[in-house]
Amino acid sequence: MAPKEHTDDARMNHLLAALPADEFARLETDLEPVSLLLGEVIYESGEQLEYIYFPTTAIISLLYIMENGSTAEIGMAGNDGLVGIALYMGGSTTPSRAVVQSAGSAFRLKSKALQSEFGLGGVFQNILLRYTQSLVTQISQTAVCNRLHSVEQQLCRWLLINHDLLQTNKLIMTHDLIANMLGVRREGVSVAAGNLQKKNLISYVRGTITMLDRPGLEAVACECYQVVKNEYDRLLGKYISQNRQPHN
Amino acid sequence: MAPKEHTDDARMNHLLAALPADEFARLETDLEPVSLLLGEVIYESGEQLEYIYFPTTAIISLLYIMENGSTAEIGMAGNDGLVGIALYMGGSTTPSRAVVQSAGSAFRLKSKALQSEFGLGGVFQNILLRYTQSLVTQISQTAVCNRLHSVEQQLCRWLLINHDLLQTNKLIMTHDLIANMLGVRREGVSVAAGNLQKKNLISYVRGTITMLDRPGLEAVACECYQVVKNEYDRLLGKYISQNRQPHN
DNA sequence: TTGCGAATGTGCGCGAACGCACACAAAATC
DNA sequence: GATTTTGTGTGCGTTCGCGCACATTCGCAA
Repeated sequence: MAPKEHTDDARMNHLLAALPADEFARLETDLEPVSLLLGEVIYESGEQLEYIYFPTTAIISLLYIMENGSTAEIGMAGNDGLVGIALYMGGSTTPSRAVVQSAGSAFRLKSKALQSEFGLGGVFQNILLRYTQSLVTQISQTAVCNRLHSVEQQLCRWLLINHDLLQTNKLIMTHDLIANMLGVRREGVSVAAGNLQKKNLISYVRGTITMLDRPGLEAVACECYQVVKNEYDRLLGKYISQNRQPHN
Repeated sequence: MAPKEHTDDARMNHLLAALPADEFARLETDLEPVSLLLGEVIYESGEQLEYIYFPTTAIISLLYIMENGSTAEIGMAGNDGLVGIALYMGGSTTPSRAVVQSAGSAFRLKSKALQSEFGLGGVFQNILLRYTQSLVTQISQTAVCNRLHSVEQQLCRWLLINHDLLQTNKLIMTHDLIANMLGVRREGVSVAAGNLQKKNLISYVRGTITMLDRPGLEAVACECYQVVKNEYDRLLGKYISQNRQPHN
């Protein structure tokens, strides 16, 4: 097994870090570190899942793809969560696609090992279910946000979520990709991003966005960002001692 | 206890009906029949839940209420589902409000009885988790639909879902209430409904909508309706023998 | 019967986002 | 260094839904 480097520590994932020693020990040998590349498709819509993923430095996006090819993101998971709820919820798959949105590392666990530990009904089960509920909140809020808020507000929210999950404030992402995530036009993102840049909240050049003023972004964003964050903390805060630190 | 009339049969709820005899027997004495009135608030956002609800003839809507008072529905449950996932997912509450959208009956179960049966890890747990996953799909599809589809398409989808859950094709509902559900203007609903009436798909007078042409409605609706229905069937079909019959 | 309120129809003007068509510039490639 | 590709800016006209302001019309209740 690879030496336990910084990026190889499964406990960089908050959910795994929250497990009591005995439960973590049972899983540890089955946790397989993987490197995820930008754009890599982890799960295809409707495809039988084999592994559940616990990201450490990677960010994974949950996308819906419509019949006409348009896409929209329903949720995102980084080291605060996991990808593959269908494996313990019983469905084995979902109608959404999971795509790597920010390259990095994750640990994955075979379906069987997951289900056997889940079936024990310990802290692991509890955490997975609580995380699932927080994901429900995230998706719900996305639904409401899609209905009621402007592209600029949603872009802010999306940047803030990324900022929480990233180890840096530099985001490798083109306007076009963001547009696919938000389910809007590329031009719409360019205009919204331009506005944010004029306000000195972000700066960007050809595929790299730098977040400059977090409080400023929060002020422009809609309430949706905070609701989801608060609900995550309410549901999982008691397990997760290490507060998510802002970074510059 | 009240005599076991037609409307008093807990097994009119598909999830309860799917339980094996022994599991149902354990729950039966704790299942309390309740009558739900139109507009009644079952759960308030953030409020500690006491009961989980299994509707039989009632329909319950899950609503988000924004700071500025605007509302949007994220999901709906009738005799195909339940309301109160937070009770077994671990959160005890959710940021959404649950409102009775169509008056009728339901059975409710105390939090404790629910959790103790859920903890046994039998079919009950399996069904509840599978239903939760189908709800995730419903909410996800709502998110995407809000982003990408027209009010008229969404109205069709909403009417179809109601038609599936209702015992009749008459829907007691004003345009204004539907607007609150869809998160759009009342006038927008009036115009969309007017179009559907012109096409002889529905007819309506002051608070009552009659669905006339189901295939016609399905043709106007977006793909979202079918995706959710198919996913529900995939997740729970093997438990639910009694196919949901269309009615006239 | 006669109100009166609730439900619906209709018609503005407005703004946001769309689809399309480019211009331009900065990388990447040869 | 020249060419191509990729990312971003910008300017149309169009559509959709919003917010507002009414005009109706239906049904209930005084």
